Amino acid sequence: MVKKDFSFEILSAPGDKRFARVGRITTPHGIINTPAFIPVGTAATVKAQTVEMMRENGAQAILSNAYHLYLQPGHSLVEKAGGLAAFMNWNGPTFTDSGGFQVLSLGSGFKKVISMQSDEATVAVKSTRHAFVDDDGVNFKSHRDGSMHRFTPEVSMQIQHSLGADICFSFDELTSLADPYAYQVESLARTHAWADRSVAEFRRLQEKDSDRPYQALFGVLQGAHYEDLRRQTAKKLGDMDFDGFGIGGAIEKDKLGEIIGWVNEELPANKPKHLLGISEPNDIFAAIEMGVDTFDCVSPTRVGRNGSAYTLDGRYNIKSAKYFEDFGPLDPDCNCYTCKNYSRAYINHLFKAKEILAAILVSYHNEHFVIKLVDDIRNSLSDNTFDALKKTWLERYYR
RNA sequence: GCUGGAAUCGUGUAGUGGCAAUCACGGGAGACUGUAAAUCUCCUGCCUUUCGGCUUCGUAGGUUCGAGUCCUACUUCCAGCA
Repeated sequence: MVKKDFSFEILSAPGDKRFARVGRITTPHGIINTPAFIPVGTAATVKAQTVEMMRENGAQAILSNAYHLYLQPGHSLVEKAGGLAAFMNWNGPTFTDSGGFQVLSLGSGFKKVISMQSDEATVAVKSTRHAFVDDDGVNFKSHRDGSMHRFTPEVSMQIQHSLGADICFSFDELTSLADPYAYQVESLARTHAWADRSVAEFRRLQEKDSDRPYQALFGVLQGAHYEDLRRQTAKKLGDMDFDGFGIGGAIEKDKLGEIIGWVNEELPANKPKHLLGISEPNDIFAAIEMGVDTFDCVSPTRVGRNGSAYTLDGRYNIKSAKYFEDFGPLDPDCNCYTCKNYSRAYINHLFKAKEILAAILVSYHNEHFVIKLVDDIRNSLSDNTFDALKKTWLERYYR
């Protein structure tokens, strides 16, 4: 008998919002107070950060990727080490992504900008794709060594089962905004079939290893920006044996809230909703308002590593020459470790000198910034000041 | 002092008689949303919003229809020998 030590409670919901709520996800490795930002640690590490830094930052969980871990020789060690959380010395709640995103990023989207504006989504770049989809699964050419691998829903579930994260995702096919409606329909049917197979294989493995900590399985919703497809997939997956849901797909920025609204009208309210790969502040506000409980995104570390820092007045490039002699902190309104201890001039120097500490310090600040933003929004939902926070915050940030 | 070599963009270089300015670095600006990302894109002699125009291969001469390239002298630097 599988012991289900996983739960989601809705603690409060402001009366004037249809879907927004404050909640608590309880996993075998700890609690996640929602809404929450979940930093991404693709290869069992948040790039340029230690787990101790992440804990100090306020991170409640970390999301890794089945595809990347599977390609590493160290993959087989994760299970021996006692699971992902123990292996990376995080010991808190973890998520693993299914590898579904790589169907796009290494497939038709290979070396292309995966734009969130439909009119830019057709940007074509000469490339050789590394992922090939068929109805049964996907053939991947490893980005590490070029060797061929095959992912099916069963393979993804087996990997995620062995990694032992608290929350796993069904194997899906992410489409791009450039794909025509007919392809979206075809692809969605495939994602549905894969969802069925993901549940069957995941629950089978769970029964087999019933002494292990419970792993929740979230079903991933596709359907691009089409209301009929989004509602269809929400109804279909909403009736299945999922512990929560991941809202995925290339999503047109302007339609983000609307799309989340459609699926939330169809999905069971008492299960957690995760929005995959989103962390721009306006998207976060829009998504939480429409009932999203958790987010993950690479943006804080990626842009941080590349010299871009979040502040309440917007994002800026610390590598710019105008910060050469600026001894103020990265973000004057921030109390994080980086901002308390290091100057813009120093960080500018570190980037110029190609020193790795630059990436470490800015990644730390950016993770802190986004985690704190979502924490602040959570608090604003509790004391019914969400609308005021949203207005003043976004006005200042995008001014 | 002698012998040999070298001098091209901020730096190092490519260019061996036919529209000078290749590549790298450095410099500037920007991008990044389930991470092929400590990555990528654009600019980097001058003038011009653009179209385009102009200037430049150490210096001064020479040969040639034509010279960064060949010749002479000079300057500076490098190496070897004294």
